[in-house]
Amino acid sequence: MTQRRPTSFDIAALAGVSQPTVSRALNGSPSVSAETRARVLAAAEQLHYKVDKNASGLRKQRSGTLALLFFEENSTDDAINPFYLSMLGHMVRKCAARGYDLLISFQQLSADWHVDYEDSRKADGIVLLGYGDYLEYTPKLEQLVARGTHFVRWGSASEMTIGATVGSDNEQGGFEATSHLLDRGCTKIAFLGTATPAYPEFLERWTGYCRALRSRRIEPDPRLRVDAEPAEESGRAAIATLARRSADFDGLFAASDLAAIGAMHALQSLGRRIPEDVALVGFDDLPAATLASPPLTTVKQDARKAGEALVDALIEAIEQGATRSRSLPCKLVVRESSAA
Amino acid sequence: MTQRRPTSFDIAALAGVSQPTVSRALNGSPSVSAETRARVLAAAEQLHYKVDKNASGLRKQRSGTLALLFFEENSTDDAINPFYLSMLGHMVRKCAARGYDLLISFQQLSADWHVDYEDSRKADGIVLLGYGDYLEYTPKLEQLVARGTHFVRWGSASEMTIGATVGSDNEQGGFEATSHLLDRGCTKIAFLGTATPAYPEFLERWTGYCRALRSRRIEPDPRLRVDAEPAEESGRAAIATLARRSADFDGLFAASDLAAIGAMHALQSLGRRIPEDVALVGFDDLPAATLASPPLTTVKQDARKAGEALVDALIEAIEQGATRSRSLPCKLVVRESSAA
DNA sequence: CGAAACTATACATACGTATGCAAGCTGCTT
DNA sequence: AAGCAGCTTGCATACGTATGTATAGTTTCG
Repeated sequence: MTQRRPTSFDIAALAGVSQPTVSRALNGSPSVSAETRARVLAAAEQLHYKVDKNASGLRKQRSGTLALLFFEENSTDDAINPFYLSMLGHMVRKCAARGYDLLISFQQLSADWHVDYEDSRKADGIVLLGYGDYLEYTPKLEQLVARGTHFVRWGSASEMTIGATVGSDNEQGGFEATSHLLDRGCTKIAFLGTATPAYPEFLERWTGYCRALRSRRIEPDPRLRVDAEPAEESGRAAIATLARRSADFDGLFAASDLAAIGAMHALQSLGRRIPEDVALVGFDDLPAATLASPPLTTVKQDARKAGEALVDALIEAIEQGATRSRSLPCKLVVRESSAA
Repeated sequence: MTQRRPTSFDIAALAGVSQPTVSRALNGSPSVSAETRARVLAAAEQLHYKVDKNASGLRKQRSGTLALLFFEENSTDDAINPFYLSMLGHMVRKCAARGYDLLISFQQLSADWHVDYEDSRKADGIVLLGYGDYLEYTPKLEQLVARGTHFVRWGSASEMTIGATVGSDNEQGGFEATSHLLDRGCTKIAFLGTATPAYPEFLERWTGYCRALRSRRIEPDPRLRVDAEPAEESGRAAIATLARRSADFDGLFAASDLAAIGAMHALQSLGRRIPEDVALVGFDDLPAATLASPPLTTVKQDARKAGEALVDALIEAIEQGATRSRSLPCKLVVRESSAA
């Protein structure tokens, strides 16, 4: 029935050459004549031959595989960051295009992942996608460096200096969102974000917000800044806080779409029209942003470029021994919540 | 700097035994004395030894890896089915718990994936997550069977008889959603779905809808059934169609949350209140369902059980040589869009 | 007390590939 | 005509593990 898998010896016999020649032919060695190569390829095709990945990896001392590690602060089963998930598809495609496989794993903070992937030759390098405060991982990252493991991290380059980083230019995103509201005529723009180290990107978005205001000679008003987690209720609560402060505003930039949507709901139940009374901009471009009513203007991180850059950076680290950090531009997506 | 990785020979030398004894000790062979095993484990620990996956796989002729294959009908870069994505996390955890790694890949329909994974010993088996009409894949599935490749498919068991299948009980989900609306007092319930083979689940949900109505002695009214793709605009369009038909309804069950949300928006702009005038139930429990205003009642497929069942079924196929199909219950999640 | 039965370990080997090195062949130079 | 360079191929081997078989040491029983 299911006969034995063909090996390079079978191909060699069929093509009338030796096994090493088969290997060379398949790997494009220049020392194989075109005619021989053609014969080998034909034989391989005929027998449905595929190189055994284990044997090849053993001999070459590499796995041809990258590992993707999601970190989980708590073991919340649901809700992986949707942006990470949309990167996933692009990472997979990029890996395939560059001849690597992609292994995927989740890790608790406590687990000893740093002694696992490259040590067992499961993977030649690691892409780290973490939640919250990367600083907590510092000791483990240092161990990775010490063991010579190749890795690349998603996040802010400024945040940490260990290893290479790929991240969005959050400051620029915040700048553009705020500038857009200013262009639209808003003068009193509230900011919903948080200052905790759990969301370091939020701080950068705030910085961009401030720069945009100051470039128009407006000084940021502390009464218009409210802390808000990326959650719908948090956005609602922030509007309540602003109301309690009797703060007046005609525009609102939230550092997350979830908070923006919560704010939208809260404002609407207070009878304020969007965008006529308050123009709204979020951040992330979640699927829910399009589905909001009115659809939410937001800042989109480029998931395609992000995923591809992570993979490229990691492969560069593996094959060249070193790589550099990369920062990616964000893009403003204008929808009705801020229509003129 | 980065010295050579330790091998089982290094452990053997340190523990004062031979290499085969190390292998046996680590694999729990009963023919190793407890004292020797302890010495070996200590040595392995001390040198941070990890079994080389390539060498082990080569010797054992298995990879200890499962492959997850997403199918793409077109090469739409974005928007992987969010339900699949939430299964992903659970599959990863289940794999880890059962000692397997998970490889991930996307495939175009045209690609020769069926000669890839198990052939190159990248993976011992394949989980197939497809879009649309599985029937298109039939020839390839037959090839998989012919080559003795282990695989499990997500979808409806009734839909096809090749290979083992894991899927939600869509009929039961449709039944519960409709029964809920009936319990609430609705008597004229519209159905938004589609009859194309591209969404075979929709047909099963429709069947459940009909069964629920008939169990209350109500005959389904064809004028209340509208085709709708899982998309916001499609839901809006469906409401327009119902209006054109002057069809009267006090409840609506959409076979997808996206259509339900579109319907909600369309109804609201017609001035119909939800749930007072029309009670709404969707299907999928997307994140956007919670964020809708009012939050959407929906039928949730159990992503955890789904992911775990797929992995369990596949490992069973690999280790036992055969497996069975499984059907998983859906769960109604009641929110305000259908509140009494 | 000697042989059998068992336990615990070592020896030898195979998995399939990739690569350094040697060797054969062709054709050209002196 | 002999030697040499260049091109192509074969030979030998190593990667690190797991397992069948043999052996040394220990116990048991007639």
